[in-house]
Amino acid sequence: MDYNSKQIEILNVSLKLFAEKGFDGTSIRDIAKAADINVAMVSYYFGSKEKLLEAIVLYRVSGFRMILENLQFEEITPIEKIKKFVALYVTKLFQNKDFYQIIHFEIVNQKRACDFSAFSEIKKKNLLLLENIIAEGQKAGVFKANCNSLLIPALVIGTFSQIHNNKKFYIEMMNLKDEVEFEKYMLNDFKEEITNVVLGMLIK
Amino acid sequence: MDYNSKQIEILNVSLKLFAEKGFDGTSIRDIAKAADINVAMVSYYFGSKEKLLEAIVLYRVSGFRMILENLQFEEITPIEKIKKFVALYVTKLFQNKDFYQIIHFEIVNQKRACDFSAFSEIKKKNLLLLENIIAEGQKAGVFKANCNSLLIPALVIGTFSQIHNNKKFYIEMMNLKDEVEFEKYMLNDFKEEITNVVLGMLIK
DNA sequence: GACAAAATTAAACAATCGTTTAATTTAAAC
DNA sequence: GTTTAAATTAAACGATTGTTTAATTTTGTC
Repeated sequence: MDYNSKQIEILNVSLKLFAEKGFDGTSIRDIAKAADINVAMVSYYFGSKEKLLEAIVLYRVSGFRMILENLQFEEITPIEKIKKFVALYVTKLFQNKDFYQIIHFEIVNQKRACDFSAFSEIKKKNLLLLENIIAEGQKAGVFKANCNSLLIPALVIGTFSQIHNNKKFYIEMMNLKDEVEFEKYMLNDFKEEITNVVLGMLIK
Repeated sequence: MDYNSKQIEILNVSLKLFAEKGFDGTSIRDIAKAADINVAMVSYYFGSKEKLLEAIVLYRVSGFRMILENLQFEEITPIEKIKKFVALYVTKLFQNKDFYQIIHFEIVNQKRACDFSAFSEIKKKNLLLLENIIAEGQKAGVFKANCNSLLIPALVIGTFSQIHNNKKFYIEMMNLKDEVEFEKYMLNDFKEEITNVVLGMLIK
C-alpha cells in the first residue's frame, strides 16, 4: 500500500477523529470537513467508511516496525533490557495513543467485521521477546522463577491507558498545571514508576 | 429516583448494548427490540437517548454504596487491608465491567454533555481511603516511605480492563478452554497476582 | 494543444437516526 | 360503570447517515 499525501491526510485526520469521538460518532462529513475534501473522496479512495478503518489499522501496524526487536541482540544485563523494554513500550504507547484508543474500543465492540490479526501478531512477537528476556534473567539467577510474563504488557498498557483516558482527573489529583505538564509526567515520572513496578515483579 | 420494573429493564438492556456496541453504535430501535418495548417509550420515560445514558450512570453510581468504607474500621493489619482493598476492587470491577466499559469510553469521548462528577467523587473517596491505609502501614514501618498511591487504582483498573477487553487474545495465550475458565481466572489467579504486584509496590 | 485518465465536485439516493404526534389501550379511583 | 390519568402503539417528522451518480475540473502524456 502506497498512499499519496492526500490519502495520508485522510488517514491521519480520521484517526484523530475516530479516537476523539469514536467510529460511529464520526461521520464522513466530519472527516471531509476536517481534511478539507469532498465527502465522496473517502469512498473514492478507500471504498467505504469501514474499509477506511481497516486501512488505518494496516497503515499504523505496518509502521510498527519492531524497534523492540533489536533489544534481543544488545549486550546489556536482563535488568537493563527490561528497563529499555518498558521505556520503549511507554514511548510507543504515547506516540500512538490515538491509535490504541480506536483499536481497543473496536476490539471490544465486535460490531465491525474488521481484521485485527496483524495487531495481534505484533503483540505476540513482543510477548515472545519479553519471555526471552525473562528466561535470560532467570538463568542468570536475578529474576524469580515464577512470573507471569503475560501480565506485564497488560499492566503497562492498561495502567497507561487508564491514566491517559482519565487525564483530567489525574491532572487535578496530581496538581499539575496543564496538559503539557501531564504529558511530561507520563514520559518521565510515570515511565520510571511503571518500570520499577515491573522490575519489582521480576527481581528476586 | 425510583424506577418501575419496566424502566429498570430498559436501563439494564441499554447498559448491556451500550457496552457492547457503544452509545453511538446503539440505536433506540435496538434498545426497543431487546427490551421488547415501543421505540417511543425511551423518550417517554427518560426524555432522550442522552438522558437515558445519564440515568444509567446515576442509577449505577447510586448502587456503588461504598463496601470499601467499612475497611477503615476493621481491626486488621495494613497489609491485610490492602489485600482486602484490591480483592474488593477486582470483584467490583468484574461485577460492573459493562458499566466501566461505557463510562470510560464516554469520559474520553467528550462528545456527550454528560455529568460524570458523581463517578469522580466516588473515585476520590476510594483514593482517600487507600491513602489512609498506606499512611497507617508507613507509620507501622512496614510500607515504603515514597509510594504513589494514585498509581494503584489506575494499575488495578487498567490492567483488569486491558485483559478483559482483549479477552479472546488472553484466552488463547493462557490456553484457557472457554470464557467460563477466563472468568474464573480473573476472579482467582488474576486477583491474587495483581494483589501481589500492589503489595510489592508498598512493602519495604 | 489534443487526448485520456485521475481527481474533484455538487447533487441525489435510500436508509436510518432520534424524536414527536395523535390515537388507542390499560389501569386506577371513585 | 364512568371518569381520568398513565401506558402503549403505529405512524410520521425532519435531520443525518454512508454511498453513488454524473458532470466537471485537473493532471499527465504524447
